[in-house]
Amino acid sequence: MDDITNQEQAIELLQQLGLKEYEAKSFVALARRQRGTAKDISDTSEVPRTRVYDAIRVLESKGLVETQHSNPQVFRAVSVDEAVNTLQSEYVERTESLRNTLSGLDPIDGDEQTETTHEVWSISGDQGITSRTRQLIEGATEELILVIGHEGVFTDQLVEQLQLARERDVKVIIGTVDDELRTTVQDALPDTEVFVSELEWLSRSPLPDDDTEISRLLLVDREAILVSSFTETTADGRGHEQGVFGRGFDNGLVAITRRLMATGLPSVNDPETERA
Amino acid sequence: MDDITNQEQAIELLQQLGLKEYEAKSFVALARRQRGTAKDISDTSEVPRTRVYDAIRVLESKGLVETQHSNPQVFRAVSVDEAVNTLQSEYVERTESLRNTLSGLDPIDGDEQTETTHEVWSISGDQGITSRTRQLIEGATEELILVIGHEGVFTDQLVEQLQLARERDVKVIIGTVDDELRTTVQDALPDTEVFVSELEWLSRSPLPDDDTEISRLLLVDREAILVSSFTETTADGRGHEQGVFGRGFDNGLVAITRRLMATGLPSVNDPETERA
DNA sequence: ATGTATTGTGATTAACTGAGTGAACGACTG
DNA sequence: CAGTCGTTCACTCAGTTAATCACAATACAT
Repeated sequence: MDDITNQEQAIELLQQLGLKEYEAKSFVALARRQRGTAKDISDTSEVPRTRVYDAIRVLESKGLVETQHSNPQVFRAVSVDEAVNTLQSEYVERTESLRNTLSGLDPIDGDEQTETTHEVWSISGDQGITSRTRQLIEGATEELILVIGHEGVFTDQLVEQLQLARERDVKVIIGTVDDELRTTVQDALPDTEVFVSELEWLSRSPLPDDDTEISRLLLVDREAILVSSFTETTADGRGHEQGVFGRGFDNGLVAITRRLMATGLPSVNDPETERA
Repeated sequence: MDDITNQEQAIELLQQLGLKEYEAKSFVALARRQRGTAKDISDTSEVPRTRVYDAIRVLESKGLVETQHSNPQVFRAVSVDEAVNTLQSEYVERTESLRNTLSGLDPIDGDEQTETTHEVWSISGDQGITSRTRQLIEGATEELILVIGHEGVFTDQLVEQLQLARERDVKVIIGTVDDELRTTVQDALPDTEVFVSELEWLSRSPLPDDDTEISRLLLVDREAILVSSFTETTADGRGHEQGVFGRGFDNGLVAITRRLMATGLPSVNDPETERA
């Protein structure tokens, strides 16, 4: 019974969703016993009895708890589904109204120098990088070279996006760093060319004491590039992903990567390519 | 151009979604001008220039902003749709994983006194009351008496739920406090009996200086009741709704309400009713 | 080359929020 | 009537965030 972990996770999630520590703990305690008094809740959570009341009041106003005004008061948690739906709809509501207000902002136009070339943008966090990756894949029209250096990035969603690209007649080439991952990818995308890169530096850093590994490397139509690396942050459990992304055939980063890919990947080498 | 309000609303929403004040302000400023330096952002928001950098870093890790590491650094906001989708999927993810962890909690069983009678639960907040209302309507099998005392509660969703109840052969009776509202309701639900209550206390409080009005009054199968009231909180813009809800034919609250309804509503008076 | 304005980082302080604790008061029990 | 329990309220302490300043690094103009 690893329910200790489970419970802590629920508390953590509730806090991420905007509840205070006491509120989250009280709710979880109450959800486990369906109904209970302030004392009951205080016993099964680590919330001081005197503060349970405040916490419950907040939970009640959010529609997660109901109160029986007897003496002693008895509290009751709504069903899990009801609670989750309530929270979820609250957030969907907020994001939708955010969408409206944001698109309703009137723009301030500064100097309109649309100097897209030579730009290199940096992004960080799995969220943003995944999003940018998707966008690039969706925008591909001819060729798509993707090197996966970290199994974590090979998600179902990614597979789906790649398949859509293939259906748009985009040539999809996928590289991996080891044979195990290659097999996984090949299984998921049978019709796609998948290989293990010969490039040493992709899988192993030439520097000692470097716990950063290449995570993704994406070249779209030979004119847009995204590279990301993954660092195991020793302290907390999960690491941090950061990357750069550039666009434009003349872009320095794009040019370099194009060359690197050409040397390391088998089928990228067709003569027509090297028009630089 | 009431964009001042619009902008403030966007900032407010972003903060509710977990961003800090500086982060929200920076993002909105950046979203308005598509790209800009720290100075630009500081000028169009009220964020001290020296703090823009921290804010942007956080935004970047959330996938809302990209950075060009030139000198001076240039920041760029992702598109509105992309930003909103990122935020939304983040929360949907969290709620779904919350659903799992919550339903995976092992219950603690206390004293199993399922003494449902005589219980009166109190709930507060539009969220919870609406949810409980829906649940009660869905559970109705024979009769459903609903008095609407505040136009705000008469939503499209409510109409839908009531129609579903009708299709289950539940007798639906709806009361209102004024004739204007009656017409609105009757239009939305043509096949349903809608009337204006004769009960004076429903629409006007007998006490002076009482800015609380009845909001909803729901009697389900004559054995479950929900009453809610609405108070204009003078300070902030919107008011607060609070209510009580009870179940069981013997329940005091239910019994009283049953009597009250019988005296105030025309068609609730069939002899078979008064079996108490 | 030199002075000046601008950019980015870090340190510091003030204001605020939330966690944690205890006093006080009323309700109920024996 | 005393003692226990339930509830609210007021308060302290710690951590976080907002806000300002000082300083180093860089670009820019003369």
